[in-house]
Amino acid sequence: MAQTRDEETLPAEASGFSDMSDSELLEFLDLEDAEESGASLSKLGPSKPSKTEGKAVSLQNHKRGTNVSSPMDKFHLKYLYVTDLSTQKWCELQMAYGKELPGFLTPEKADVLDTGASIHLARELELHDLVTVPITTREDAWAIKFLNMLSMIPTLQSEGRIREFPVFGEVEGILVVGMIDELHYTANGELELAELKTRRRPMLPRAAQKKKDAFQVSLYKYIFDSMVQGKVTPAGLIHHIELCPDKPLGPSVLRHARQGGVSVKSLGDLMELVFLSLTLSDLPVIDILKIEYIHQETATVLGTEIVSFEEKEVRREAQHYVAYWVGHREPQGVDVEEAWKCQTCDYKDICEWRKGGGALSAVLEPQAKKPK
DNA sequence: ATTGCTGAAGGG
Repeated sequence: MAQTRDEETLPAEASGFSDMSDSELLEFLDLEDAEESGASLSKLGPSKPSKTEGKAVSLQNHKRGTNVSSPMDKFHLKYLYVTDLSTQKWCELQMAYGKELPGFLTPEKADVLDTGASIHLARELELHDLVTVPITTREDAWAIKFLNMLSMIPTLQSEGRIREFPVFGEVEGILVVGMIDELHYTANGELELAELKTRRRPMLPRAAQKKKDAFQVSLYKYIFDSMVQGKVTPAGLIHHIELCPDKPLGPSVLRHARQGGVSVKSLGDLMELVFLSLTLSDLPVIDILKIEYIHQETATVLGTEIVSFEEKEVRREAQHYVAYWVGHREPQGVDVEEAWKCQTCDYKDICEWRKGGGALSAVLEPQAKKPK
């Protein structure tokens, strides 16, 4: 509805997300120690509105119909979500169908997802309130993200725990954007990422699910670490997202910045502040990756996984997945031994992988049976 | 599940 109030705390139901088409959530933390940051605004981001767009299409149209453009182009994507890559690990084709035909989920699945989302929201609200800020531009949306980060970083350092921390950075040449469930310091002073996974049934996930989840949190660490190490620069971001750093921010965004003790006039200012905050706040890289599986209905802890971060392996995998996105290879379905995933897949009836041989044909020829 | 030329994640 028309929200002319300065702040509006959302109700705790997940349905509060329903009318957010032109608004953005601001995580509203205590604002005590945010004053110091308004000092050094001298260096602005490079004001180069890059004019390089859409010219990869004309290259190979006569080839063979396929590969006219990469999936990045085809879906008009400037960046990927972390969960795009992790669901791609579950099944690349299913993920691709999901992009192409959104809203294919069965009501049962939707209900499970919805329940999970509600549980996550409830936990988020334990740590901070939500504030609705009306926005009109993509620049505004990113500004809210940055303002959230500016308030969360000091909170992590002083109180030791934050939830829903935004991350973004380059992964194998593509910008990848995500949201870390929770970051906190342990009793030993280590920075731990805690990812919560809720489950419909009170059972531990199978190995395939664990691997997908481990990849997800590994990507978070990879990106977060690169942020605190200064590898994610304002100029680089602007290049990827094609934002205008000098375009004036919306009045409601500016008002909230001021209320948070942040004095900026443009997105470029804000990005510089975030960059400084990330690199000069003594944030460590993430020491521990933890995944906790709980039962939706009873909140019983089903299991806890500690993921060991293998950078080489993560990058190798990411490279493989990105190769699909940039059009270097066709999408693949699951391997034969994982064809069980197809049983619950919303796209099993239209899946070309199954029709054309992929896993199915292999499953249907049980000839190499070993009688031992 | 919906919204979107992009809240990202939600679970199997």
